[in-house]
Amino acid sequence: MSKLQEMVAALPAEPCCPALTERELTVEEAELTAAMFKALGDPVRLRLFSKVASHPDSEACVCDIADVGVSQPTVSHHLKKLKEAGLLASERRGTWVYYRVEPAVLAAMGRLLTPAPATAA
Amino acid sequence: MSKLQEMVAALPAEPCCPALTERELTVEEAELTAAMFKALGDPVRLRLFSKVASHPDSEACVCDIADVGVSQPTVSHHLKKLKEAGLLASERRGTWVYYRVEPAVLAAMGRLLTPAPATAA
DNA sequence: CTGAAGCTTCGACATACGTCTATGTTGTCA
DNA sequence: TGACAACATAGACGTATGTCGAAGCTTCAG
Repeated sequence: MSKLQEMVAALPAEPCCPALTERELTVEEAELTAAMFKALGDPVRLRLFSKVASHPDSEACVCDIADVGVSQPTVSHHLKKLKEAGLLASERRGTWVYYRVEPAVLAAMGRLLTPAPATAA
Repeated sequence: MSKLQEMVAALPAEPCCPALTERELTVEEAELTAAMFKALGDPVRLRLFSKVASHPDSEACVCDIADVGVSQPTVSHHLKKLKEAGLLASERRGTWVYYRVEPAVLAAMGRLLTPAPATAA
């Protein structure tokens, strides 16, 4: 189990962090959250994630998404990173391995990016 | 002007990309968007961004946010990265330099992370 | 049991990244 | 003008990252 996965496991069930605009993140919050953003911070990984996320039921076989211009081992490497960041989960079904997005994590990240409320005049 | 800034400038005024769950990103969209996520993918940068974003008017002097445990040049380096990614803008006012978050960009990133609608039963 | 398909792991390599110290630049104030 | 404060840039250095080819593991068809 990765260090990040341990951190994720140690979190309360509720979403990690306040909106970035609400208050400054603690060191620990920043560490955890940055790891998630980092996982989406590579073009190939982002495309893989988008391919999974936009599939029916937000789930796809590796064979369905592997066409992103890099070798198959590289695809596998990137999917592993996304999984370690808590963004994807995987499950083997017979010959194929399916990856699925974690909707709660996606929502939590979205919440982080909530813009600040307009300042009173 | 950085390559990324050129890409940002070349975009339509409207937010860049569809939700990651809506359809798979094109290569160009992924390139641009990944650069933004990447900018937030470092703990120190994320804390700096959060410090600016949570300040009144989403704006702060470097001197207000520089205490993140790294040297002053490193802070400057990270702020530059955030600026190149289009997440922050800067302005000199006398002795001090103020950084401010771009609310539209923040909102666009948040929209990217919109969870998929529930599948019909 | 054997072979093949689907995916992961391993080891190597070039490049990118985060950090530092030293030095520049810009603005303020006496 | 000179000294100082606030930031930025330059250069160096160790580590992390993205990529590949080769080899390993699982599962299924025959």
